[in-house]
Amino acid sequence: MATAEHVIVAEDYDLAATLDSGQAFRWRLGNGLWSGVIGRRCVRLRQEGSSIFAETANSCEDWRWLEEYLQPGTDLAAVLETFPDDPPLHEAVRACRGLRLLRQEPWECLASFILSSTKQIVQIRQIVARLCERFGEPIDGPPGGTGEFSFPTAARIAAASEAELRDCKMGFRAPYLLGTARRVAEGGIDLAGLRGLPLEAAREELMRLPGVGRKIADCALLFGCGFDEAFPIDVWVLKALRQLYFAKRRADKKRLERFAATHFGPHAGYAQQYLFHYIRTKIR
DNA sequence: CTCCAGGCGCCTT
DNA sequence: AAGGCGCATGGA
Repeated sequence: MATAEHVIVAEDYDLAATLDSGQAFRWRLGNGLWSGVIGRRCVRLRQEGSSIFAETANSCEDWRWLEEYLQPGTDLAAVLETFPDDPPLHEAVRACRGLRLLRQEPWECLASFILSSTKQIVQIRQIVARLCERFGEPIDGPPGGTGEFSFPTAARIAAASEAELRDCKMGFRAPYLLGTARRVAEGGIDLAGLRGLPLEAAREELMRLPGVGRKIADCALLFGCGFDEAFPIDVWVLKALRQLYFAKRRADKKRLERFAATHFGPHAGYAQQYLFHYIRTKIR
């Protein structure tokens, strides 16, 4: 089988933290290598200092797809420079310098986060894996592997039954995923076109889809559509904001949404990811 | 066993 | 507008 290797220069980049930070759900660590699927390619990644070594099962000459996904060219120092100068954020960044945002494919990102509600990250990974095995297409994997699959298209999921989706253990999320897949497949929403809209308009579009509320819309916008200012507030970020910024005040979710929209600046999504990682790993 | 997990939609106040 | 609750499933 024709394989291909490539090296990406990535300064100030923590690959492990980035792939394991709950923004993408198809990465596994084994023998020191991160294995995952991007589009129709099976990839293995390993970091040494400021180099990321990549290997695919297919032959490959043009690696722009991987650079697009990993975004190694983002100047992290310049992003952090835009953060507000407050103690909680300094501490969160200090705890995990090099954590990055990925740029994922919008449909896969949206569908994955529809499956994420009230699920732990390990379970989301399991559901996504089952969904890919059952509805994705086989792709070339490493020799001796157990079989790799692409993430299923909206059209393929739209053609499935709710019962078939429930067999992937997604429970009450099945009708949401099915309904949204149908809307996407029939052209009821242009996911790629969202990037050209203002944040609020793009969010409103997404929130018309079944199973997509404010939080999941913001995740799709941040992780899949390149809206750096999107700031998803889940139970963990809610906890971080209350604990670190509103310790002596009571603050409901609406209040915190308004606070986040103005406090964290043009790259608020990065701040959100640092706070998410910090509250999950450091405090418990 | 109970509690809770990167929520949403619907039904009450 | 704001708050409560059910929804499937499985870790902890």
